[in-house]
Formats: sequence, C-alpha cells, structure tokens
Amino acid sequence: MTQSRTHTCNELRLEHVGQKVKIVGWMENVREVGSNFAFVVVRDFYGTTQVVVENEAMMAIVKGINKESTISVEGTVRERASKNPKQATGDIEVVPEKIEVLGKCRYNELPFEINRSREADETQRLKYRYLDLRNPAVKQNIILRCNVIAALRQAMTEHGFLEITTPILTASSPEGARDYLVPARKHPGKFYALPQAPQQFKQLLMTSGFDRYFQIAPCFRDEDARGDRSPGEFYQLDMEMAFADQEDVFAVLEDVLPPIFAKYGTYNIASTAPFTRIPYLEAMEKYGSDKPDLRIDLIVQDITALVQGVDFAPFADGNLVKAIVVSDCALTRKNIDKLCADVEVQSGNKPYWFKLDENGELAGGVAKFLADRKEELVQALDLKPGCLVGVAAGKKEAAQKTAGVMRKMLGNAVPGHMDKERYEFCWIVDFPMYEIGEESGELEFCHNPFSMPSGGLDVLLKAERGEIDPLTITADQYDLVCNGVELSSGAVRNHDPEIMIKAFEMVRLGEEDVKKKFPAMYNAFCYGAPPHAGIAPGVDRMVMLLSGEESIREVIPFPMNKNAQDIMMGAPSTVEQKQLDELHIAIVGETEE
RNA sequence: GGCCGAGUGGUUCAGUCGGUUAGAACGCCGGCCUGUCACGCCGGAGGUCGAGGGUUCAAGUCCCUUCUCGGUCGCCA
Repeated sequence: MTQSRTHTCNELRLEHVGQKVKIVGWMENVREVGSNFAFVVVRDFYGTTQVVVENEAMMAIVKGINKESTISVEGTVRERASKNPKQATGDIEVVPEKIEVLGKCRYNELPFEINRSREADETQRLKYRYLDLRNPAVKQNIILRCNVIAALRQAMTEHGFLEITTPILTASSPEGARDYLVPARKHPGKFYALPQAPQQFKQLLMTSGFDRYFQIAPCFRDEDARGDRSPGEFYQLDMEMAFADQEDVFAVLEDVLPPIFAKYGTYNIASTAPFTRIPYLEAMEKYGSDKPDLRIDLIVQDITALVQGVDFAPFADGNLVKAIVVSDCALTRKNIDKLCADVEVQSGNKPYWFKLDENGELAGGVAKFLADRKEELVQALDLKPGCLVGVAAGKKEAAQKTAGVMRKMLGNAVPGHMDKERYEFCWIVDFPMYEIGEESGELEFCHNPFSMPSGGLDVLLKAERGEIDPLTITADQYDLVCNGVELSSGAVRNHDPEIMIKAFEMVRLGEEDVKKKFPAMYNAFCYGAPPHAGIAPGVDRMVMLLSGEESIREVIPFPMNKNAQDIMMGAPSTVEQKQLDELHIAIVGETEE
C-alpha cells in the first residue's frame, strides 16, 4: 500500500466497492452502536467518509485517541447496509484493516465543537482560528475568497492588465489615515511606513509607460475597525489605466465584476453594464447616502415647504424636513418605535413618523402636528391608506443622513420594498472637489487631492476669478457601490503639475506644498505624464458581499479582533530590549502590562 | 474617545420581585447497545456567576468602580 492516500474523503462511490483504499483525515466523530462496533467519521479538506469498526483491535485504536486526531485508514470499500443520501459518500463505507494515528489531539474537550464553531464566542474562535477553520462552513468563505481572487486575476489579465507588486516598506504619507510605522535600523530617528494603498506607485507606473496595471494589493491603515472594516490590513483590487478616462475604467469593471458576482455570489443575479450612474448630490438628495442600496425602492422626498409653519420645533429653525413614504406598511407601533430607536443610534438624530391609517386619517407619531396639512401631504406624497411616512428633520446633512439610514431600515423591515436576492451596482459620480472645513471654516479638499477637477485648469481659473463658486467644482472621481456597500473609490488623476498647483492654491497651498507632500509623483509628472485613471475595489468587502456575511472577519483567513490584536499569535507584543536598542527606540510613558 | 449591548461549568444559553443545594442543551467521563449518521438509553464529574468595592439578615440578581468582547458614532485623503 502506498504511503499517501489513494482517495480523498469525498471520492469514494459505489463503483469503488471491493477496492483496497487508503484515506487520511481528522477523526471527526465516533458513533458506538455496540460493543466492538462503531462508525467513525473521517474528514479531510474534501469531505467525509464513514469507516466502520467491527472488531476489538480496531476499536482499541479508535478508543485510544481523542476526536480531531488525524489518522490514516487502510481498508476495503463496502456498500452500506443503510445508505445516507445526505452524505456525498453515503453509499459506501470503508472497512479498516489498519488504522494509524498520525497526529494525536491531546485534548478530549475542545474550546468549541468544530461543526458549531460559528456559534462560539468570537474571541475563542480567533484564538483557535486553526480549529475554527476546520469547520467546513467557515472554511468555505476562505475557499470562496481564493476563487474570487483567482477569477479577478484572470479577468484582469485577460483585459491586458499586468500584475505588478509595489513596495510594502515605503514612505509615510502626510494625509489620509494613520500610518503603520516601521523604524529604520540604519537610519536612527527615521521610519518607513506600510502603504495605505499603492496609490503613488501605480501612478508612477503609468508615468513609466506601463499601460494597464493591477495588483491584489495589501493596504495598511491604523484606524479603528467596523463590521465591514478590518483593522490594520486589507486587500484591494488596485488598478490603473494610462491614456484613459472615467468611462474606460467603468467599462473594465462593468465587464469584470458582474460575471464573477453572478458566478460566486449567494445571489446569482448581478447588474449588467452600464451600471446606474448617480451624481453625488442626487444620491444624497434621493437616497440620503453616498452609498445607496438600489435594491430598495424607497425614495427620500423633501417636504420642508409643506410643513412650513407647523408648530413642531424640529420642523422649524430653517431645518430641512425629509420624508420617506412606505406603502402597505404593516409595522406595529412597537416595531416602528424600535426601528426609530435604531435609526437614532446609527444616524445620531431622532427620526419621526406618521401614517395614513386604513380610514384615511393621519395617525401616530407626529400626526397631531400635521392635522391641518393633511390634504397637502396626501396629495404631494400620493399617500394611500396603509402608508407609513418616515420623517427626518434637521440641518441639511443631518436630515439627509437620518433619512438615508431610515430608508435602509424601512426597506429591510417592510416586505415588498426590497428585492434582496441580487447584486445591484451603481457608480456615484461628480463628487465635489472642495468643501468648507468644519474646523477651519475655509475651503479644503473634499476627498483626495490627486483627482482631476472636472473641466481642468479652466474651471479652477474661473473660480479664482470669482466667476463660479469653488464649491460647485466637481472632481472626476467616482465610487463603486453595491447593495449599499462602498466597494471602492477611484478617480481620473490629476497628471498635470500646473493644474495640480492651481488646485492646491485654491486651498491656500502652493507648488512647495505639492512638492513636499508628493515629491516623487510631482517630479515624475514634470517629465511628461499620460492622463490616467484608476480605481481599487476592496477584495474583502467583495467577498463579504458574495458570501452574504455580516462581518468582514468571516472572509479573512486570520483576522484580528476589533482592537487590532491577533490573539492567536499574540500580536502586538513586547520585544526584547536588544531589538529596541538596535532600532534606537526608547519606550516612554505608560505601557500595557 | 462617546454611546449601546454582553460577560453564569469546556461551549451556547436560562435564571421571575433580592430568598432553600445556581438549571438546561451540547461536549466530556463511565456503563449498555451490531446499521448509526445531530445515533439512542442509563449514570457521573464539572461553577470564585469577568474583577474589586458597597447596600442588605440575605446579591448571579440592586448600586458604584474597573476589565474584556461585540455593535455604533468619531475616525477611515
């Protein structure tokens, strides 16, 4: 008999009956059904196979080890007396002649039961991630991740993109998220930084004449975690195209993503090209969000004018009032209150509501304040009996955001307003280039300063001359959104040093600042740069959407916890004094333990 | 950093108004069982109720402090 297995645990069928085989794997379960008679379930990566123990010698081996030990089983395939249609190998079993213990599990009690690990406390799961991953249901997300990445690579390559790796140890960038710093041993007092994204490198590649670049790129940002945001590190499908504009980028992703979503997704339906394009301001107005879930058919409407003069404080003071009409709403008062409380937690603002009851009367919530506006409201909002109206009031941003959160929750809660089983993509376009900073009260970049202002130099000059309001300037910048999840930001880059300087001058900076902040890119662009554009969809978030998981940690092989700790490996950890000395680092102030 | 929620045998949870020996399921150990497949049946072990302090005749339960985890907001060019 060969040293290695002859078959995996998902291979044996009736046609193998009578064959001598060798399988290997983890001893998942032992069902004793008599003295010296037991069924042993062996599991490997591919599946499970039943081994039937029928004599004292084999029983002794099995009873001598704990579950989850690894074993090899040599024996003969036999047709089962009672078959199990739920198991792929349920028609057969292996009668062992030799059982060898390959790796003992030293513990008879595990931190959690393997096949129920998803129910266990997350800290336990992460500490024993290697056990958690033995659970086929957990493993499946990682397999999906591998398949999706492979499919992305293949599609990008077929579209003529070259995968080029960029440095992990690089320079700290002055803007954006907090950097992870790495002390430079050979340069006391200096630091490398892990890249927040390969942004500058990919733009330099364009300047170098590489026409189409992509990379499954690790990105590092030292910011706090969220359900959909892993702390520390994550992966992007980073890409950039030379001599290209917004439409060229859109065309590639509209071609690459839908087939992958349709093939690997929980839902098999994905939007096709062209994806809906929604200007940023319109998205904020209609959906109360710059990442609208288009599976929800609800729209935010403005009723500020309709409720003017109503004796209800939140509707006054120059506040805007937004309404979301939900037809055929059977939510109970209790459910509505619960939903409103959730909206308040997520948006930070108190939402209101009223409804048109079965008798066609305004009822509930803030209805009593609106009695004398009934006709106008019914007509303007086209209210029918059974309509619930969610209301958000406040300054523009607060009202929009609250309405947006409410729209999402109502869509989820009220049947008939969300076609859930699909992937609905859209592009959010025409982002404002500048905004008035909350702290400074002056003009600042709204997003990143690499983006090309729509209209280029002319527009900036017009703003400079006071012919247009700089706040109306938009950037050739775009977000890709799917089912309410922001997958990615991208932009046509500003490749022209002259426009770059002018864009910086708008926010009271100048050539020196551009040079100082982005020296390599600025210098490179002075040697003839191609117009270029790109984007970088988040790989983890894509896999999350495809798997239907709520937590991003479910699609990462070895995730850190919310506090950016790897409990399993013990990272971060203290290091030896010698290491610190070599790096010219002294620890001052309070430290953990 | 703010707010919300959680912390009870190995695991997941229940625990009423503060009141007898803190329960269940799964897992574990022992016994029985020759067709199980979430095997079944019988028995057993296993708990400082996250930690510290307080109120009380009496605290898992009420109060204060603190730690940990999760969610959310800030943050994420």
